[in-house]
Order: sequence, then structure tokens, then C-alpha cells
Amino acid sequence: MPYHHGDLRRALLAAAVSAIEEHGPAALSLRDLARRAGVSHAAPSHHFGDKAGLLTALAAEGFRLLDEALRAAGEDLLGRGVAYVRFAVDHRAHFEVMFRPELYRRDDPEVVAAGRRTAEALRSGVGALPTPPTGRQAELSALAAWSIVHGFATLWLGGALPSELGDDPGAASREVIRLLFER
Amino acid sequence: MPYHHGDLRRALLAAAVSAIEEHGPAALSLRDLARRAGVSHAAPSHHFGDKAGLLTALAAEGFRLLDEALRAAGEDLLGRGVAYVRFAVDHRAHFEVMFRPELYRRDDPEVVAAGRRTAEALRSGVGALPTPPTGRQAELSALAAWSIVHGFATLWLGGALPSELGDDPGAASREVIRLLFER
DNA sequence: GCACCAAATTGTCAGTGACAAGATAGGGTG
DNA sequence: CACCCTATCTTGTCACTGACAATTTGGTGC
Repeated sequence: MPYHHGDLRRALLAAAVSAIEEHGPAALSLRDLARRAGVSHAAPSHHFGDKAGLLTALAAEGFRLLDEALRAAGEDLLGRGVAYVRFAVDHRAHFEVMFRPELYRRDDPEVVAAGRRTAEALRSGVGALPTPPTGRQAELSALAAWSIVHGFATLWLGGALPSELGDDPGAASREVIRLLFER
Repeated sequence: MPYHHGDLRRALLAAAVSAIEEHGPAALSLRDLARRAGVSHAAPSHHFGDKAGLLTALAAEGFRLLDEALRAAGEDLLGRGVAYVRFAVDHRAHFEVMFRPELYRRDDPEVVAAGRRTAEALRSGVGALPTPPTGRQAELSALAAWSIVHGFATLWLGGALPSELGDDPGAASREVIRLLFER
């Protein structure tokens, strides 16, 4: 075991993902992360400063991943909505931190930039609708789309949804989102 | 100052609401609540057992309040949706705890019962639509309604929404929710 | 080979949640 | 009135945590 870990920063972020998936972001302990990575309890501070710094990095990574996932889903707004829900379920640790601004530094430039790109991905999806709305209607439509997918994802993660929906959040959300744009 | 507080349980819940509104549920400290109420650091445990116990009580109270707010808004589903958003913003401390199941005991009978009543209030609102859907479509519609209002409320509380929306979440959400049911 | 810098360590401090043991008030019963 | 019983609250303690300071280690550039 070398004195220098090699890639402690990445190892800590990965450990944080596991820890948050197990016990939620509130129970996250820097000392626990250090133990998981096999380093001393103060090592994390050299890479992230403090706990908020680590979560800021995690949130920024999350916004980047979400942006990639949305764009990979194509232009179709329904597809992007389903991709949003899938991202939330497949990366619940990132997702839970991203939308809990009291946990990290929202004004971090990297987070701000990545967040903007994500919002843009949803807005441009509205432009790709069969009969794209314009002006204020377009803004409201993007907001409605964001709200419905975000709400579905949050409720799913919180275990608030009835079990009759099955275990495939993508398929279930597709049926729900469709109600917003097709009828 | 008498040895017995009088209504410490209620005072602690009220203090918890203030504390969560100020710093979020993750930063909640039982000892801080005790200081706010002017009692010793171990007094809270006699009323709630532990931290999860206190948050369980807060969640149960939140579900009761939400249920009341929804039913007071009338049968109209749009009105109930707006009431849902207003509740979230006006009682953000309750709301933030209610949908964070890792913070409290979800299986608490009082919480389970109150949560069921809330879900029922949304479902029955779907039945009051001009052309009410039936069967699976009704379920999906209720889910879509819940998702869109929950998502809007969560995003609003998280400060993720653009400031052009103004400062009245009720009015803003009304325009957004309308897109789901009228067109 | 040497100076320097980044990375990681040990040590410490106040704050926290949980628990145990003791003190206090306020009835209810005899 | 004397007694005790129970809920309520206090004091004391323990392990754990985040943050910070001081120190050691290892690699890199000159």
C-alpha cells in the first residue's frame, strides 16, 4: 500500500455513491469514506476541503451525467423524460444530492454551468414536439415536462408510489408522461 | 420556569419546524431543539425516543395537514394541485421530511394511514374531472397529477426554477398544471 | 542532489445522538 | 395527611463526527 493513494479523489467519490445508496446523503460520514478508501480520517479534506466540497463535486458530476443521458436519448421529449427518470433511479446517489441545495455549494461555477446545460436539454426537447409551442407557452411546457419527470422520479425513489406499477420505472413513467403531451 | 415544561412535545415540534426551515432537515440537532425550548439535552428523548421518532411525528402531522389542505381546496383537481404546491411552500419543513423516508419510520401506523388519505384525495380529484377517465387510465392520471405537482413543488423549494416565474408558486403552478388537463 | 510541493498522517476540539441513573413534580389511594 | 407511583426532566457519560493544526512522506522539477 503506497503512501500516496493514487486516485483518492475518485475513490472517495465512488465510496460516497455507495454510502449514499445505502444510508442516504444525510448519514454520509467523511470518516467512513476515508475508512472505505483505506486512508486516514483527514485525507478527504485535502481533495474537497470539507463535506460540502465533496458533495459539490458529486453534484457537478451528476449534472454532467444527466446531461449526457438526456442528449443520448435523442431529440424526442418523451424519450428524454423517460431518460430523466431512468437516470434518477440508476444514479440515485447523484440525483438525491443534486436537488438538495443545502448539502453543497450551489454557486459553484461547475455546478451552475452543468445545471444550465441540463435545463437547456429539456427546453430544446420541447422545440422538437410535433407542434412546438413558442414564447411563454414553450417555457411553461418545458417546466411542465421537467416537473412531471422530476416528480415521478422523486416519488419513485421515495417509495411513495403504489407497487402495482411494477419494477420498471422507465416503462411506468412513459405511460404517465404521455398523458402530458399526447391525448 | 417550572420543572415540567407544560407542553414540551408541541414546543419541540414547533422548534423543529423553525430549525428545518433555517438549515434543512439534515442539520437538525436534538440538542439545539432542547436549547430552543429551554430544557436539558436529554429531555426530547422522553417524548420521541430518538431523532427518527421526532421526525416520524413531524411527518405524520405533515400528512394530516396536507390532507386537510387538499380537501379544503374543493373537488376541482386543478385547485387541489395548486393547494398541494402551496402546502409544500408554506410548510416546507413538514414537506421536506414527509418525502424523505430515510429520516423517519415509514412503517409507523399513523404515517401510513395519513399518507393513504392524501393519495386518496388526489385520486378522487381525478374522478371530478369533466370527462373522468376510468380504470387504469384513472390511476395513471392520478399519478401524472401527483407527479407534476410534486415535481413542481420540489423544484421550487430547491430553487431550481427560473426567477422569471415570479414569487407566487400558486399562480405559477396553476399555469403549469393546466397543461396536463386542459388544452 | 536538493529544494519544494502535493498528499497523507497524527492529534485535538467542540458538537452530536444515544443511553443510564438520578431528581422532581403531581396526582391517586390508603 | 402519608404514601407511593409514574411521567417528566436533569446530569453524566460514551463513541462518533467534522474541522482544523502541525507534522511526515514521497515524488518532481531544477
